[in-house]
Amino acid sequence: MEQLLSPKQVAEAIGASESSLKRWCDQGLIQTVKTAGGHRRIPVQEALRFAREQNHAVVEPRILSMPASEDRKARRVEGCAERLVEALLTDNDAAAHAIVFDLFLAGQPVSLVFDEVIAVAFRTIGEKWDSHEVDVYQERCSCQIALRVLHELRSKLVSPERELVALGATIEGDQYSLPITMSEMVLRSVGWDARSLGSSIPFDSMINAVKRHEPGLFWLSVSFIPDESAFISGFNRLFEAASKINTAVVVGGRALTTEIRTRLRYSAFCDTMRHLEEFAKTLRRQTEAVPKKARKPRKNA
Amino acid sequence: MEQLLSPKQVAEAIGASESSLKRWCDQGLIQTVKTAGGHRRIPVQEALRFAREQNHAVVEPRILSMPASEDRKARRVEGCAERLVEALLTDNDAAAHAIVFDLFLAGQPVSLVFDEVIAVAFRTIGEKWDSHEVDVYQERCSCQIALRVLHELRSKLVSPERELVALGATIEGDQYSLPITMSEMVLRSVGWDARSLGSSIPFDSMINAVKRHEPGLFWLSVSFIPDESAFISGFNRLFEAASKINTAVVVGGRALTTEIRTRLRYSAFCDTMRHLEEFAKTLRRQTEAVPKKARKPRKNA
DNA sequence: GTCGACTCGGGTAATTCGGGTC
DNA sequence: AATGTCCGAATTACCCGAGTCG
Repeated sequence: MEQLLSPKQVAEAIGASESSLKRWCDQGLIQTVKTAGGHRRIPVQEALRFAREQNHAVVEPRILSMPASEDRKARRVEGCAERLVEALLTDNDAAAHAIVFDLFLAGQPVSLVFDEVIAVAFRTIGEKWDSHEVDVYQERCSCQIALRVLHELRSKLVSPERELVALGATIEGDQYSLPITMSEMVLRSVGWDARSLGSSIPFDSMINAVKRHEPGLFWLSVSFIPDESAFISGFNRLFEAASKINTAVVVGGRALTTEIRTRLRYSAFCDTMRHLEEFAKTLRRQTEAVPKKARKPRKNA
Repeated sequence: MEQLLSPKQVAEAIGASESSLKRWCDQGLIQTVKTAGGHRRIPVQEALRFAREQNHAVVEPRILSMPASEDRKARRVEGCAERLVEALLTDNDAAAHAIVFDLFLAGQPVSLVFDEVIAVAFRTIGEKWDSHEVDVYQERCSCQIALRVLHELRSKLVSPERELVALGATIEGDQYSLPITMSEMVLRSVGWDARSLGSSIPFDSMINAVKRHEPGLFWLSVSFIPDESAFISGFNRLFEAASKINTAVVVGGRALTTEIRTRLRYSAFCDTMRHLEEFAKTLRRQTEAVPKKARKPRKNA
């Protein structure tokens, strides 16, 4: 099945303006098919030929990695997870970038992209790992690529300048930095000045950070628990300290079973990035409604 | 995402006249692609490379989408480490970016920036950690910021398209991703298509990766050794496997004491990024001089 | 059949080309 | 030898009302 692209798509792909592309089509430099109504349609292969011949650069991998069902409004998340898995496992940096950025530029909320695409992709990779379809290094490598994509995305997001500070971390022994980074960006996308402290942080250090920065929100992403009882006691200590300065504590992560949760005290539990987003939004509204003084009763230094 | 710039934009960016730029392009000093109509287009990364190489005047504007500091006084590495420590510990993302990018734009080799600024900064932070001047979370947070800076920098380097593949990793239990990422970039800066597999990779998985990708170079960054004897035997197995397909194995890292090194077999040991750079350069020259067939005698499926 | 997003065509302003000169 | 400026011709980018797509 021959894949057809609109002039706009091709223009974007090779970094030229739409009118230039139309001109080139009319000049015969690019072969086009026409619709009944006279709109130009360009076969992918033709676009690639032209790009190679003339430009020999640019080609945003969008074209290559954008298979069927590519309508304008089809910048939907459907199918993206599978394509992302493919890109990650073949070490295709550019394609992975393109998939995520297309969704983002199409206006999809980051929480949705994370939940439905990135998380799903890594769940798939995890399964393939379990069944020995992929090697450890492929999983690690995928994480690296994803992290780079996230960082790139982060640099494109406007950094919130407010004083709505949120801090986040991962417990000691938990090295998964992807979830925490995604959380950070979700929070930033809804106006929090979220900064992740990093992974593998001891509870005592988290408590120090909370005391020093007095954030409005502290989130903990728990992908792995080395010692359950130590986790529970440590966490509750953290919650205790946070409560004293009105810091909301949010937890999430696949390691948090219902059983463990019953033994924790927290402000909110988030299964998904969307949950986190919603909670952060409401908390923010609420916080802003309260005058500043009342919010930070224990301001020191 | 390879962005294209017009000669005018580049001229403005590096403070030269438009005609000079065109001449340099025609002279081959700057790689260009051409539009169908014969207009020159310059990839940002190429513009950056040229500006750096020629140390061509002060790169005034941020047309090249570079994070720029207001007063770019820092073109030398002296004193930058201290300023970076300050920026990292105060969670000042922008300042950290600026320090590194100023040096980069001033044409300092990445290996130098890493050795003299980033490595020094983290050594300082490590000392402050030991003496309880800084908390764990501050160290972790600094790592995160630095990693973001490195990723940003990485996206500005021309991506080598050659088939000079290099792979790198960190051993199981070693979570320090900063050194491995710096190594990756040093290698990329001298023309290797270096890809780090990630941190905490078991030796068996590294061996699989080496067999599958048959890189010309494999580097191992060792910041922490959980089990010495396991490390030594694992490493030597890796070296064995790599030798069979003529893959050079390079090691480095602060955990490698002289004592341990005497029990390892490797192609090179690198104390600093500069060492790595030098070795990679010579290996590359040597590799390129040998015809391809002779280089990969055991090519399979 | 409605509707929003996209594309058409064509006109216009802004760049860029190559070359010659200072 | 290298740089910066000027020029007419060509190319590209932006804009807009009407028509098309999905």
